[in-house]
Amino acid sequence: MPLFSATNISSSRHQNTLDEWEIAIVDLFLNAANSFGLPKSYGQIYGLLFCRDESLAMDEIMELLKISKGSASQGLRALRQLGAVSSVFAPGDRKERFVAEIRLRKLVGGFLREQADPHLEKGVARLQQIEGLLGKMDDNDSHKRGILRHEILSGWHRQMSRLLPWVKMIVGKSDRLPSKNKD
Amino acid sequence: MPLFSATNISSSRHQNTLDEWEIAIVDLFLNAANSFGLPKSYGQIYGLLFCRDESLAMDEIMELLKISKGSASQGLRALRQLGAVSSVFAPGDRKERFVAEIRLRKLVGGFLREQADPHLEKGVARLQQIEGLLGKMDDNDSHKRGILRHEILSGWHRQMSRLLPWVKMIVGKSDRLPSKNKD
DNA sequence: CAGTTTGTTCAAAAAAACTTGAACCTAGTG
DNA sequence: CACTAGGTTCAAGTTTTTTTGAACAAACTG
Repeated sequence: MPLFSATNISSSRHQNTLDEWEIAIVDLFLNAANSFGLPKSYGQIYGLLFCRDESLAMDEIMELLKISKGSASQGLRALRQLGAVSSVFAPGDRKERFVAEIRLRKLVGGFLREQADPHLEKGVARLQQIEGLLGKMDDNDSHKRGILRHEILSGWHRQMSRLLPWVKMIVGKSDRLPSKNKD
Repeated sequence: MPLFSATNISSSRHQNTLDEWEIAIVDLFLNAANSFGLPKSYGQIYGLLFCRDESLAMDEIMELLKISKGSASQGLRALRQLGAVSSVFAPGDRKERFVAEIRLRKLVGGFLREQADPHLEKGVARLQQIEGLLGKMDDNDSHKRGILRHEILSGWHRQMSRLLPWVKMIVGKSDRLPSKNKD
């Protein structure tokens, strides 16, 4: 066995390269972000922070993931907005440092709050707009059809509004197997 | 009031233009498709069919929405795959005709089946891959971290697998206010 | 069969989404 | 107050996704 194996030799305090398993996890989150309709870079950033115990600063993230300043800045902002990362200020350091939120409940909650809730609100407006358009028609065949469709959509909207709280509930149950991390 | 108002005058059996409210609904579904990560044209097609009582053939859809043959063909295939539209064969007509599925339960079910389930399956593979990478490391600090992360992800995976059946259940309850349409 | 009608495929064009990096803030520092 | 480090913005470039339409297949029709 070689004296220095493939494993990282961290002479400095922080790893300056990703382990194989970390690359795999970053990639996993890259794909996940993608299928949630978020930019890939958001997934990479979250994935990296998810892997690490220690907080990372923006320049470290840029370096480790080989992404630009712009992507890092925007990605971190969006992730914080989603509640998926939070910043931590090391005392006596000007840099902002970041850590990943790993409680699934919080992640799902944030995602729903930022993505689903706004859509439901826009939905109300849409339905009102349609109601308005129907209101100014005379009562012909198309009008009847429109009224029915409006009712169906209203029903869907109500169903979806009911669903979300349940999702937040159900995901909350028995979060995190590992005992580490306080609430 | 003019003899022929803004309302459609359908001399032929089928409308050859969309009513205002129909345009609004098509646009609503266009946006919805978008935020579910589906092409806009899929949303338009579904939206149009959703508005109509009568089934439509592909060429009618192309004409009404001003989309190409390719988009219509691919969109209809995908929507059928999702269970969002089904085809209907008018006897003595060579054309395939389409209608929208309007039961929310079915729509959600199809979406989850085609989008969520595959991701969960890929997730299993991912987790195994990570397990493999960790297996061939020696037991250093990074390895411990990796093991912990793998456990967290496994927990998330389990939670998500549990959630889906509930979603299908909950959305099923009290579908469709309007009394029309049989099950 | 030759001629239609209906529908699929796929390479190329168009549109949309994401990333980059240089210019630009802003607050701390000497 | 000039200088620097940390961070944001956004126009331009790149990549990815979607749409188009012409060529192709398949299934009827006379």
